[in-house]
Amino acid sequence: MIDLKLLHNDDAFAELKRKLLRKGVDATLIEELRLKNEELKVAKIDYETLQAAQNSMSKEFGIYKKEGKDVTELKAKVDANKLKIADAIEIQRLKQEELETLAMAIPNTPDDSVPDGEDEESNIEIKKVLTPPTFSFTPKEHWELAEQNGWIDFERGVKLATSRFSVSFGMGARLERALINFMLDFNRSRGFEEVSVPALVNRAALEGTGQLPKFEEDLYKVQDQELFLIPTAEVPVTNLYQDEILKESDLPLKHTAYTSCFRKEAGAAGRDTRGMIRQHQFHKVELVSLTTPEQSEAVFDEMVSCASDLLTALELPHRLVTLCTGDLGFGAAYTVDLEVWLPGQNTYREISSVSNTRDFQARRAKIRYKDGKKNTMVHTLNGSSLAVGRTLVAIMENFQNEDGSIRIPKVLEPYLTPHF
RNA sequence: GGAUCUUUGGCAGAGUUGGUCGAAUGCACCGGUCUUGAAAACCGGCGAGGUAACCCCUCCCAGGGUUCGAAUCCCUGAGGGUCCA
Repeated sequence: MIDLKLLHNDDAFAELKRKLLRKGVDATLIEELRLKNEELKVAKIDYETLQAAQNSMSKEFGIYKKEGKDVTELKAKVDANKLKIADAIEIQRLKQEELETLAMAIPNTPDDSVPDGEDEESNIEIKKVLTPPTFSFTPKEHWELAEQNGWIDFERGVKLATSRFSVSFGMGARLERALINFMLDFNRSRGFEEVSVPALVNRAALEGTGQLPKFEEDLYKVQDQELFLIPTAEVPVTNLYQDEILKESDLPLKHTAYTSCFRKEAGAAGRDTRGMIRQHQFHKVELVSLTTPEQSEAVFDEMVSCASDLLTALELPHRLVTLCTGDLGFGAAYTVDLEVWLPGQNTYREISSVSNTRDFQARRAKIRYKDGKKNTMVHTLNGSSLAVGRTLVAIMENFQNEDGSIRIPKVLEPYLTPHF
């Protein structure tokens, strides 16, 4: 959530408005937010004044009783006040709800360094790492290679669930597992502590990281309970610290987690229908950090390097791009995407996305730290270490031979050597 | 699944005839005295959120109720313990 304190001051508000407009937020919405915030403030003062009177009268009541004085007059006064309080509470509740509904639907303000733009066309390449391989033959797309090698069975995934599900067999499955282990070990060597978290979370967790209330149609929800399948490990890992006040000495907290992720891909009908680029269920190793505001830039860079170095270790050519305002996620202040080279598609495709949400999620999830005497919102950052499925795709396409066989990146060899 | 007990500040732990209780006490923590320094001892401070801040409001698992007034009584739910299945 954006900082509502910025609404109090004209200059701060103008600045906030400018930033949100860049993100494409409706101007009237921003004005309304300010208005609702004012209304809530008035309602709050109203209620608190009445409540203060009530409290002191109740105390007086106790004293009267003790002294054996007559309380009928006082009781009448208190009763009357009580009715007013009930009204005041109702008004406050309403105003609170209106404000929250508005505020929770407003995205984070983009950093000034983020380029303007509608969509990925306006993203800016930062750098390329490794040179795409050249082939003496026409490289195949991954689904062809996957089926030819018997690594992935798309039909059986559909049989078991629906479209956009697949099954990995044999070396395909082993490679996935090897990748997961390799990534977790790699991240651990960079100071990210491994955690294993639930794949189902409640509404509060999803509100904390910003998937709810706005993007419910993208989430799988279980039927008989208010629980959702996680779309990314970012949700459970960040919310580990929901409603906590951390010690400054504990920061930065750096975690890595492997989970399955589940997405309805509601807005992606017709896109990437073949292959395993866009699946309803996929494996991902995630990085999540909680930092002080001063640390967050540096930790962000660490996370980007971590993901990029991982790709380099896997000998996968890739590039880094800065997302433009239009491509930026709901909670992100700025984001760097890592795109891996796919020879079969002759293009770079997203394989990781690292974002700094600054205090946007922290404010929603109430994650603070003791900054001396004061409580300050932490900064939260998240990034895919790598999406496992897409990494497998990248390996298949980049490491393919003319006969369709696939070489294995060196770093994975120890992870594929049977120990017994 | 049934019965019963329990849920308090960073931790431990008082507070259940409802009333100056946001809450004793101990530990931890912070500041000071003492000491070459540290420890011990002693003195003082010390829950959280809202507010720029005070007064003030809110918070004793969560939600609801009774009452002028609830940590304290009632109901529901969740977590934990014990006993039965």
